[in-house]
Amino acid sequence: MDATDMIIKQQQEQQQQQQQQRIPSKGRQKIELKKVEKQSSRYVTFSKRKKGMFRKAAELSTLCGAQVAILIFSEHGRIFKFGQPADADDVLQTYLAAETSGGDNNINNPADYDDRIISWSEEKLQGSSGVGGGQSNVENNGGFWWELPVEGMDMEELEAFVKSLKELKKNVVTRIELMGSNSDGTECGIINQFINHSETDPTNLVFPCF
Amino acid sequence: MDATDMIIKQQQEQQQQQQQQRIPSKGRQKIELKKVEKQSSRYVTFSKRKKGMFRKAAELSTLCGAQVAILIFSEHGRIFKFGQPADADDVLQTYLAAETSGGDNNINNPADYDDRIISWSEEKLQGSSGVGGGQSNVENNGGFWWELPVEGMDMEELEAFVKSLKELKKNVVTRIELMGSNSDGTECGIINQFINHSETDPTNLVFPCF
DNA sequence: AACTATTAATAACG
DNA sequence: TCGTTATTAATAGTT
Repeated sequence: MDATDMIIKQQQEQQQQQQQQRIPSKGRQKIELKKVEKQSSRYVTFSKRKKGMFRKAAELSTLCGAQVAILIFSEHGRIFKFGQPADADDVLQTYLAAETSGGDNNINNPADYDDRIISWSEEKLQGSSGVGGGQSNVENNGGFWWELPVEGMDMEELEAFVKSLKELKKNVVTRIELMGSNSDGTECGIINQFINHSETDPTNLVFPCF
Repeated sequence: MDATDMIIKQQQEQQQQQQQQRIPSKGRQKIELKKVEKQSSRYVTFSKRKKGMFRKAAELSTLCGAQVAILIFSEHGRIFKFGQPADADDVLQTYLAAETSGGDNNINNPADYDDRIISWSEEKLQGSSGVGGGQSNVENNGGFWWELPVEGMDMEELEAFVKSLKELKKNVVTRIELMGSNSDGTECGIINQFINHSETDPTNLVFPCF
């Protein structure tokens, strides 16, 4: 058997596999996003996906250095929980402590937080998953961790915040200067504008280029 | 040209495509299950996977009639939560009620995880400039987000940072303006912790006014 | 924020 | 519940 024969044989084998014989499994099928009707199937799905979620949570924690806690109530009220790197209860405690320390957590002005609050609900996810295949779904998540929302700050907090920004600006400038003269100075110029403003009194802030 | 020639020709074309033509993307690559080194990549990964997890949670709830609550602390201590069908807090309350009534599990049992929690906190507090003033709920584990260092940033990251500061200033101004027209003193500081993480790619940042 | 090549997850079966 | 496989779904790297 020479090389050409080998090639022909491969082609034939591929065609055989594709066209006839074996259908050992229908493989994964697309499913509707609604409650699985068949009870036994629903249980299997629950078990598999719960396991998958916990794996995802562990990966998120490992890859990104985050703490994750998951609580799941099965349809019959059975509780499953997962936590990493700490136990779910510990993460929960941390959360409760943080929430309690802030005191009042009522949202009196939902309109202000619509696009930014991270308490996700069913509606939010549906919106971002995009029914209908449109690209009209605008990404409404904005900001890195350092983008502190200020909607909830009172004047006292704002003053402390602005003061801290001044220190932060020093660090930014120092860092940029240390990086050398490889840039054309455009970025630094803007940064300098930023630095030269925003003095003590927040009410007198001037943002020339913002 | 006979059949054999056709086959050989196809083989050659395939090889040419593989060798010469530029594939526009390397596509998904397998990654190690360890903390993503590059900060910017880590943020992107965090954002993408967090979104994915919330989607998975929503699907599990819908498909299996379960209640799910997820709490995520980012590496900088920001809290993200998800709940379905109820709000995460409601699910948590249900859980806490079950725990206290059942008495099986003790939520106050951090002994096994003390070390890990502490080291995690220490990591977060590294490089804190100690600038903060005030005791608001914006504080997380003894540190303020804006005190985080910029020493480790390259120009790309600094650009993203400055961009974020720009947005931040917008928020400050908006907030101050709102305070001038609203005398209601009921503030909601805890909301500060509930703002979404950015999904912006620093490499695509544009500075229109810089 | 899109895109796409890949990897990862999983629905259907046995 | 576990193993297998065909598919779908998620996403890492790039632009």
